[in-house]
Amino acid sequence: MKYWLLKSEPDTFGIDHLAALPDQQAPWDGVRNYQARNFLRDELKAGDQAFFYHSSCKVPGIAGIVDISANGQPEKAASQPESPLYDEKHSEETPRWFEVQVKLKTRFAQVIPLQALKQDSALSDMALLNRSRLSVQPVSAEEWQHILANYPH
DNA sequence: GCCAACGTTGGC
DNA sequence: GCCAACGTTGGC
Repeated sequence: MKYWLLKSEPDTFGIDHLAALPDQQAPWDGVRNYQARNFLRDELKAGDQAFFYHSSCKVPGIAGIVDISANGQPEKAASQPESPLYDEKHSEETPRWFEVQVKLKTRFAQVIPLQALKQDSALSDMALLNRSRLSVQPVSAEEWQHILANYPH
């Protein structure tokens, strides 16, 4: 089982939105970057876990943990003309975009701020701190455990 | 295949 | 709101 980090803008879809859903589960869709798409399509697997990261907001940082509850599938919204995610070059038969299902595991009482992670030499190789604009990215087991063990949440 | 123009991400 | 980083598009 692997660990990941998923970015979302809390004004659009934050951890509180996920928590408010009846089954606290949702498709992780709208990813329109090919490297991130490849992770969704090929690498994220049911049983994996991911940090839910809040970007483009007052305090960017890790807001909680989700379980990946289904492997990558063709993105449904991209097939629906009425959806803002609609892409005419995408179809279920020849998919361009993919989604996984995520289910809320833990909503942190306090966000672990990006600002703190940036100052941690143990995390200097983290993709979050070195790969700008990648909205789906791997987290090593060491990084995952280090963050949970060393930052109040 | 190169590269300039352009658009998006995301921290500050 | 600004701007750095960087991915995408399209002319040539």
